[in-house]
Formats: sequence, structure tokens, C-alpha cells
Amino acid sequence: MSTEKKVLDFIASSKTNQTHCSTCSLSSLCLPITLQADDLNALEQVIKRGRPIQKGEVLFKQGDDFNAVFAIRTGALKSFTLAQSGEEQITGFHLASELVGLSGYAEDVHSVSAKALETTTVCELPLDKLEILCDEIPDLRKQVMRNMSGEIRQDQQMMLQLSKKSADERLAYFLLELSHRFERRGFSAKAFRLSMSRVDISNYLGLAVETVSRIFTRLQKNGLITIEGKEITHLNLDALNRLAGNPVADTQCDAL
Amino acid sequence: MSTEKKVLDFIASSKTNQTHCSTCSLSSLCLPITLQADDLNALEQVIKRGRPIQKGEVLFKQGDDFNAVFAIRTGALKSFTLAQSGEEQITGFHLASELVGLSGYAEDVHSVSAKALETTTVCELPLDKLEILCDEIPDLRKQVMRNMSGEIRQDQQMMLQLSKKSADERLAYFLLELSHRFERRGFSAKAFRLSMSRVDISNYLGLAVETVSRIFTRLQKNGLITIEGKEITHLNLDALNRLAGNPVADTQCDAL
DNA sequence: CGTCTACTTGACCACTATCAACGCTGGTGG
DNA sequence: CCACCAGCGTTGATAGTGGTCAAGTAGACG
Repeated sequence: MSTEKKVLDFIASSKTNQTHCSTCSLSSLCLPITLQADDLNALEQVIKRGRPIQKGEVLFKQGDDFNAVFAIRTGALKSFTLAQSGEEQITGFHLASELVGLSGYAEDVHSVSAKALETTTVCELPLDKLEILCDEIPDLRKQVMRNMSGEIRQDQQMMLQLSKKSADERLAYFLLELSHRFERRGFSAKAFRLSMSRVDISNYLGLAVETVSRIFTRLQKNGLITIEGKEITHLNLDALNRLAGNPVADTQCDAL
Repeated sequence: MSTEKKVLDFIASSKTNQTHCSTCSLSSLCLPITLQADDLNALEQVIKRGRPIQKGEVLFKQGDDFNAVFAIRTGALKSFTLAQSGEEQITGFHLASELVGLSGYAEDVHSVSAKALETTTVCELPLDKLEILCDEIPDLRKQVMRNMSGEIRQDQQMMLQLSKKSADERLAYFLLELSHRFERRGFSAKAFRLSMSRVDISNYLGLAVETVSRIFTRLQKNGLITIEGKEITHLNLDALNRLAGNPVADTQCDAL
């Protein structure tokens, strides 16, 4: 790499360049989870770490050539598909350590677009290199497959939500999902920031913005959550679980 | 088709044990699609072909150990997940040449159940053997990944349907999807048999049975389809595409 | 011939979308 | 500095799509 390029990269990403999988706090959640030291090293060699992408910026677009997948290092993304008729469907929100873009594998073009919800840094895994590594490192291949399989499972859960659950149940499910994911990353399960807008939430859940807004205020009124703007300061997990239809204990769902 | 080929096919389908990928009429749609002769042979060695499963019989159940995936040789399956609250969501209908069960990979247990919609024969791919082959045959690995990725794409399209489309649009989408899949398999795009019940269709599309029934009769009244029971004898593809929100030409959607 | 299940049709109503108005915030330009 | 505007979020009123309940028909099978 030329000195000029190095300087550019340094400026671009401030200090993120020095990051390595081996020192990354996310390695226990991300692709490297099962890798041996030398395999990890091989993976590290192919990862490109560019400048951070700003809120609203697009990482890749539906229809773009599929030549890389991305692991989120910091920040958050949303991915969404566009129907021919123009409707936009948000297919997922993605937090640090998650892999984005794998749905493009089947067709050689990205099947969704990905846009930053806040300033976000990603590790880029060029497809050609990843393919080679998958054939050399069985553990990596398995990990990628697990990721894909997990996304299938997750999308199918979402289908269930969209087709069988009421607006309240969907929102409870959404909050609990997020809560759980934050917790796994070492953050509070009961207090966090919604990086996505109400419009995004409503789109994702198949509801109107107004409905989401109303339910938030109702949940607050009934003491299930404390929320101000994007800031959630308290989740009543048990009550939400009951509302979402997940048995918590042998209690009844009378929170509303 | 030669007489010889006919005889082979007959033997294949009656005494299913003798079947081979190399002689299977589905090889151009199924996993073997990109495989070389010797790789195909290796794959063939690990495939188990059991007795046909009858309509209503379960191939695997949500929660079962994930130790195999299945390719459908003849017939059709539905897969579905059960929510904790007991609701059932059909996550897909599967036709000959399609792979079922891959969503279990992430968690080592099946995340859905699979049940036969009619008498069905499958090729069982034991997971341990498949894993080994994936590491030995890059083309096979790619093909499995393509399958997974394709299922993600498909499920996300379904999310869009469920969250953004009206009942009519969903049913049109459903019929067109089926039509397209039959066509790829060499059957008519305009006339086929619905192997699933109305209840299944309504469950899959997130509607009430009554709604599906009503829309079928309305579509028939308006000349978009001809249907009697499970037998569809004519689809007006253009009109359905317009109804589903897929631009066909520069025509307006005034079919209803 | 009776029973069962799948499907259809009708009447009614609830959930949630839609429309409209308003407050708040942050950015932009005079 | 303030006026203006756009985007986001909230709240209220109204209406429509599709669910629910109920009853009836048709086909499959013993």
C-alpha cells in the first residue's frame, strides 16, 4: 500500500485502521467466533476497513453487483427492498457484529439496500477472497452458513409476526428483540436508544406511523415502557413478554 | 423422449431406490446443477432415498435434531413454524427439486416442521456427509449457499407482501409465484393443481380462509382465473401481474 | 346414508389505515 | 437574530379492509 493511500485511509477512518479481529471486542459475536488463531489471521488479511459511513449514507444498493459482505463494527444499519410498485420494506435493522448483504449470494446482485442509521464503521469482506477462505477454512464456511440459516429463521419469525400478530404484539416483539440483542452485546436490556425513526419502525412492522406512535404512548401510560423521543429508559420485560405472547411465568396478560 | 428414457423414468419413480442424480430429470434445478460428473457421483453416494411419505405425514418437526436436509424428488411439502403462543405460520410450500430444512443449520435443531401435501418422495442428505462434501467440493458449497441466500431473498419478499399488500395483491402474488415455479419445471404456467388447502393458503398469506375463498370467486367472476376446487384451469397472467403490482406493459390496472 | 372436513357465502364489526392538524426541532437563508 | 421551512412525532376523527361469527353446501369416505 502506498504512503499516500495509507494517509488517506488514516484520515478517513481516524484510528479505526489499527483494528484487528483478534483485538476486537465483538469477536465473540461475529464471524471469528469459532476460528483458530491462524485462521483468524487469514481472515484478517482480507478484511478492508474503510472510512465510516454517515447517517443516511448508503452502503450498497439493491441491484448492485454482489462483490462483498459487511460486518458492522460500530453503529447500525437498516436493510430494505424495493418492490417494483415502489413500496419499500425494511427487512432488518443490524447492530454491531452482524453480517449484512448475504442475501445477494443467490443472484450475484444485492437483493436489498443498506443504509446507515447513525455513523457506522464496517469491515468489508470482498466476496472473491471470502469464497477462497470458505473453501480453505471449514470453520469459517460453517460460520457463514450459520449466519445465513439464522437470517432465514429470523425472517420467518418476522413473517409470523406480520401475518398473525396485532399491532401491540408486534411492537412488543420489536422492543424485546432489540433489548435482547443489546443485552448480548453487553448493554442494558432495559435502557437503550432507538437509532431508527418511527417511520422505520412502522415500515418494518407493517404498520402506520400513527399506530406506532399511539402504541408507544399507550405502553408508556400503562407502565410497560418509559420512552422519550428515541431514548428508552425502562422496559418492563415481563409485561412486554406477556403482551408479545411469550409465556413468562404462569401469569395472565392483563397489562392492558 | 426416447422409449428407453421413459422406461428409466418409470423405474426411477416406482422403485425409488434405484434413482440416481445423473438420471434425474430435476438435476438441472436441484443441487447438482453445477456439479461435474465425479462430484455428482460423490454426492450420489451420500443420498438416502427412503419410502415415499404420505399426505399429511411429517418429514421432520420443529425442534428435532438437525441431522439432514431434504431435496424433494416428487410431490410437495409445506413448512411451518409454531409460535410459543401456539399460532402456526406456514413459511413456504416446496415443490420438486427444492431443498428443505436448511434453516435448521444455525441452531442444530430444525426451526420449522415439514409436512407432505401429497404423496412425496425425497432425497435425504445426511448433514455429516453433506458437511464433508461441502468442504471437498467448492461447487457444492456454493450451491448450498445459493440455496440459503435464495431462501432469505424469498422470505424477505414475503415480508413485503405481508406488510404492504392488500389481500387481492397477496393472492395474485401467490398464484403467480406458483405459476412461475411450475413453468420452470416444465408444466403449464396457466393450469395446475393447488396441492395445498384453502386454509394453508390463507395461513401462508396472513389472511382468513373466508377472505381467500371470497377473492377466488371474485377473481373468477372477473375472468382473472378459472378455478374449481383445487384445479386451476386458466390464469390470466397479465391481469394478475397488474393486480399484484408488477408492471406488465403500459396498461392500467382496471381488471377489478 | 350419515358424518366429517373442506369450502363458500352472508352479516357484522374491530382494528388499524388514512386524512388532517398541530407542536417541536434543527437547518437555512435573509 | 429571526423567519421560514422541512422532517419528525403526536393526537384526533373517520372510514375501510379484512376478521369473526354463523350458517349452509358440497364432496370424501366409512
